[in-house]
Amino acid sequence: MAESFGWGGVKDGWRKGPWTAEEDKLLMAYVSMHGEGRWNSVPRLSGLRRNGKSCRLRWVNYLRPDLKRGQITPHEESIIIELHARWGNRWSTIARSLPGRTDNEIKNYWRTHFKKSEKSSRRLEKRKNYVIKRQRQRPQKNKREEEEEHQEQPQQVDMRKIMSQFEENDYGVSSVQSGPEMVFFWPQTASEDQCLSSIFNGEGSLPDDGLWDGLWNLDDVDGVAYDQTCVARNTQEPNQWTCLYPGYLGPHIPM
DNA sequence: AAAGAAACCAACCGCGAGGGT
DNA sequence: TACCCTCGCGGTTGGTTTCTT
Repeated sequence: MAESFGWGGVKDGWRKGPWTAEEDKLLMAYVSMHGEGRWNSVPRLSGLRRNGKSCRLRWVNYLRPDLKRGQITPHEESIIIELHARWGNRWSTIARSLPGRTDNEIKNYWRTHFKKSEKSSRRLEKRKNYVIKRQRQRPQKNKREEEEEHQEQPQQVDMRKIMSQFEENDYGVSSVQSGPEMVFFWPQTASEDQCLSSIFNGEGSLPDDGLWDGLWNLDDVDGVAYDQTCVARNTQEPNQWTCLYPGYLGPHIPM
């Protein structure tokens, strides 16, 4: 039965399902003789009853000698999260930044740990906040310190609360975009220093000056710590500034 | 100890891009 | 230009293992 169709059987003359040790040996022998590529020649030249596609997949995901075995490390996890935020589900692109890991492995890891449940989503948000925070505040860290930090559980912050502060003060915040991001609009004539000063300290000659105390003082409300690396002027739209929310910075402020 | 649920992972499928003819 | 072939990518499936009740 299993040999006639379906998983582990034969379809259209090709074997399917789990690979045997013997098949792996044949495929490795083929690659060592002919190199990678020309996958559709593999069955003819190696004697395998697998189609080229299946052979390529087996080699790329399992047999390649440079593959790293074992669990994804916290450091790798951080990279995955960061790159996923940037690239989305472009698994092969992400995999290029993780030597020894395959796109399939990363995809499976993501789906298992971050995709399936609400619980996972919350975990992801926390991890994202944490990674962003670490990047912005302490870019140079040794590995041990990083791993210790991964034990921390950064807390969620109510973004709406912060946004409402801006909106109440009519600061021209246009939207909260995907991810921990908000956007300000200032007059195009304002200098960079003026904008930064106003955003962080509520100082200067910008509109609504004096109505608020700047981002630094949101600390008092939500335990948010900003620095100037959190804010960037949009090169295409000079009156537009994007502030990346750096996350919650510690347990000392009650939530 | 057993059964069901959840997690994990290998492999398949369909599609699109790119190169050759 | 159109067609074909090969390859790579992302989504999905299904078997196995581990955990929970």
